[in-house]
Amino acid sequence: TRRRAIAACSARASLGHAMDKSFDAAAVESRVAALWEREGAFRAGRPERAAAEPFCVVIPPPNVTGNLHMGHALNNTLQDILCRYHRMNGKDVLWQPGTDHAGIATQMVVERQLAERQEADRRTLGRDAFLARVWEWKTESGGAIVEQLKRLGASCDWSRERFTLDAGLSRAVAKVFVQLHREGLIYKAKRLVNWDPKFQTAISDLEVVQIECKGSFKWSRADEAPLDEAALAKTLSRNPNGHLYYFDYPVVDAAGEETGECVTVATTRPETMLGDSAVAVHPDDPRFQRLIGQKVRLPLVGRLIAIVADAYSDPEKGTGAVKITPAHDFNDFEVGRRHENEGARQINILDAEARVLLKGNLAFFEGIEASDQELARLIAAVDGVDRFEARKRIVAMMAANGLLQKIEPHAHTVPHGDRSNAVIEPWLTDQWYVDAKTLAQPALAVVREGRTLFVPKNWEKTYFDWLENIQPWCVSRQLWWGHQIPAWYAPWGEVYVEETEEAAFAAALADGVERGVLSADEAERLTSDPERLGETFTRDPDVLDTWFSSALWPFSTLGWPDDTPELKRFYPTNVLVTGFDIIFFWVARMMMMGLHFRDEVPFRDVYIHALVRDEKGAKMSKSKGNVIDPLALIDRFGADALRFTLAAMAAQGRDIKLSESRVEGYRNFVTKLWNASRFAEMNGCVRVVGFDPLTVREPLNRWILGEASRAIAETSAAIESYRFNDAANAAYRFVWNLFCDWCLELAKPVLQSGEDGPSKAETQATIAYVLDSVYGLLHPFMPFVTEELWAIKGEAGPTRTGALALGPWPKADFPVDEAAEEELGWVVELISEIRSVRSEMGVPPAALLPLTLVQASDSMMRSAGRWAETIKRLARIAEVRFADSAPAGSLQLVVRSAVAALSVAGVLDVAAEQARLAKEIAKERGEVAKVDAKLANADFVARAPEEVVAENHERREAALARISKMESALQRLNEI
RNA sequence: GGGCGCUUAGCUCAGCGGUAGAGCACUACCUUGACAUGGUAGGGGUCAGAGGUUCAAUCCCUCUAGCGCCCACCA
Repeated sequence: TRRRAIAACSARASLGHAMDKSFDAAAVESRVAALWEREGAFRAGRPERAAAEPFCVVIPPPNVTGNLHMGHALNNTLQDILCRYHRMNGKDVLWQPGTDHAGIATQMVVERQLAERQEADRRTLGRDAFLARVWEWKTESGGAIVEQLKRLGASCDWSRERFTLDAGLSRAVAKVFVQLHREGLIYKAKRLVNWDPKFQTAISDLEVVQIECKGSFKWSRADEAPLDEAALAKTLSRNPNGHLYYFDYPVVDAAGEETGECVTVATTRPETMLGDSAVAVHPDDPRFQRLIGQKVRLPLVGRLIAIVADAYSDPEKGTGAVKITPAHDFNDFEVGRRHENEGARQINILDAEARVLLKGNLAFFEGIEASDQELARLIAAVDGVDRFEARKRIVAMMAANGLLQKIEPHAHTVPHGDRSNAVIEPWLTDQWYVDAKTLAQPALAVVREGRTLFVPKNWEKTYFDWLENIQPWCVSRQLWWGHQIPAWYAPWGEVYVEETEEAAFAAALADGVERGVLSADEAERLTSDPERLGETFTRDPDVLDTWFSSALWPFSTLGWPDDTPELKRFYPTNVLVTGFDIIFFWVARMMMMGLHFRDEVPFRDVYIHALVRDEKGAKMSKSKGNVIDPLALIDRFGADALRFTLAAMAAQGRDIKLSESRVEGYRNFVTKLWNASRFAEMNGCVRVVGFDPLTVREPLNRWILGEASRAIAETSAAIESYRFNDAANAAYRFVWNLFCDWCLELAKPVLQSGEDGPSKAETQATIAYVLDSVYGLLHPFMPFVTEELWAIKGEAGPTRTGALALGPWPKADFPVDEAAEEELGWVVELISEIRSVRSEMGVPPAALLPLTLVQASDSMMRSAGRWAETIKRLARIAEVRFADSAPAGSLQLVVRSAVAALSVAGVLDVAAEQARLAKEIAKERGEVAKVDAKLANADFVARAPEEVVAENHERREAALARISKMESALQRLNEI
């Protein structure tokens, strides 16, 4: 297609019109993408860059089955700007792409699919069949996100794409797990975990979100009105959380007889009372001093439990006496441990599906003194029922026994699974943990030492706070989609953690023989019988937290554990670009793993960008329905426009509230660039072999080359310090407000009506040269349109090889020419002033007025001579004259302390002109007064820097000069 | 409860010690040979409020008010 396009272009070129009249983003995007692919432009390790400095970024891997959302668009645009910039600067760039298997998220999608299609669920299917289905789904939808990233223009080395469940990465995961286990940094333990009853898996602290709950039901025994169970049930079914229930626990004496006194406890989770094994009061709380050491009878269950003294109990909260349920509450777990010998045991009341379990759990009934009848009622009410249903029934039974004191609405936060949105149950289980505290120490140190820098810096604090208080990381998940934990259990209770099954079996057999639980013969027989081996030693069914493999990403994608050339060349990577929401999930863990396994930071810089929010500032999410689809914006405005918008809005430290009008505005910028290029083409601005900007003579050309250099330097500096918005704006301002608005306009007389000759040729060559610089300058932000223009312009003039994506980055080496700046500054100001006053005085655009420069200096006369044509055209002037005084009845302007008089055809509106001058004079006087006030201040003159004082003097003089010129103009006006 | 951040033009946002800026929107004019997805000119801000530091504060400090986010918290 491109060859055809070129052929078409060439054909049109001979007619004088190579470029299409308008820019067709969709067509250009696919054409340019194909060009990059054909050239292998993004491949790392191109032979000609073998000696070049490496530059590496690893992509935050999107979910393999995901779709591009605005966060991805921002994240990858910023990475791409960095990669393209460095690639254009000649570096050997590796932007390492890949995708994440996203354990819970992906498994959830497939399970939901099965349910929607009314197919057998995962348990019915079985592990292998289910996993086959997930892989099927991965194959089906897995390419989408990559294609979407390509549409955005992401210049990843796609030939090196990785997936977290690839063989190579899986090998890395296994090796890391085994090594950490050998080092004692991974271990298995039975403790409370956050259990997600919906997905029926443990999750880590980070995957728990706190959600505010507040109920509305209110009842008190003191009111003497019976509890309205129907109303309670109705409230609870709508919002099961958000109430505080006050229960009376009867105190018993040493003989087990009720004393008639009660201890009242308050709880938000009544059903957990079945597992209570103590009541705690504060050791210093005078209200409960005499009760410490005594016992209460746990209602309904009948068990006697101790009143213990523990500082955990807060006299301010609830009743000051708190029920202790060690198996179902993180705080109670600790209290229970401290009072184990007082009977505060862990009594599990829930099964994995969060149903209350009674039968078979004898712990409930130890020391029972309740009547059989009462027990039977309890069992009938709550045995095997859902926790929230059990809650209602227990409350009802307590009320029936007269032990419910009151129910109050109570606002509090309740932990929910971030994916499932189910209320989390703390549950006592065996899980695998990473000793994060140990791994965190080097990760803290390197940031403190500045070996890795956060940008903006304030995120360091967040990072430090979390790592300093880090808890063991629960890495096992009761899921199937993921890296299965490389641990095998032997019948004799030992666990063997090895990288492969073969190694595990060998280790187990050898150990079994050594332990004497296996005879050498038996071991021999097992070795030769794979089937029996597999039955003898069973593998841990759990998989690892998705973030476990993500933590290895910066080195696993480079080939680790093999010692590959890429690993040597590109690790540590230069910069990680990511959102603050995954500093804990990902950044911190990559630091821990990178340092532990490579003994070097995974990245030098961490650039933390904002979140893209909707117009109200809310996080975009599918459930809220407030997502803006980046692909839809690309379809409407083009990828370049979207990218430029995101870059221009990516100021550090603030979230982006994306507005569509902004994208539209930058789409217009793309159009502007396109049309400027067409203008150049129509006016013979063709690249010239061996053009050397340093030899240019024309002031206009010297001026624009100087401005271009300035803009390039500014943009480069901004990109290198991650100020993407400054970079985008500097480029934007130069291209539109200087190059298009002034340079091209000022060049028109020369190009369109000027005689052929060296000065016209120089201007044409300069414009072509500056345009090439502009394409380069904008390329990191707008790669498609610039690559296309680069190619089109390459068709004319000397042959140019290679894609713009490979450089060069434009040079910023043209020295600023002050004389040229002065001259052009005067021209621009003169034209602007004339336009302004014409508009203000209502002079019709069609009227061409004579302009008189009053008492012009020699240099001004020379400038005016050079620019007469331009001034006539742009300021609608009939003729430029020189005189010693302003003609009668003219509008007088003060431009750079010289008077320019505009002879108004017909009658000058004297009153309007008087008013205008008076207003200008007043404005200048205000300025003078302000400056005078400053200069009159001795402290200011004494303490302000010299240049500031001097500047104020200059400002004062200039204003006074303008005032005197305008006053004499006013004077003349009055004489008419 | 601990922490971070925000409050600047009608809207969305830059700026952050020394004459207030952009995009969009708005007003008037311009179908001029690159571009109406455009051009020219213009209106619109006591930079949340109150103190303080400074020769000088939108910018630094303190407090107040409002908004947002993160972490902790199931009596």
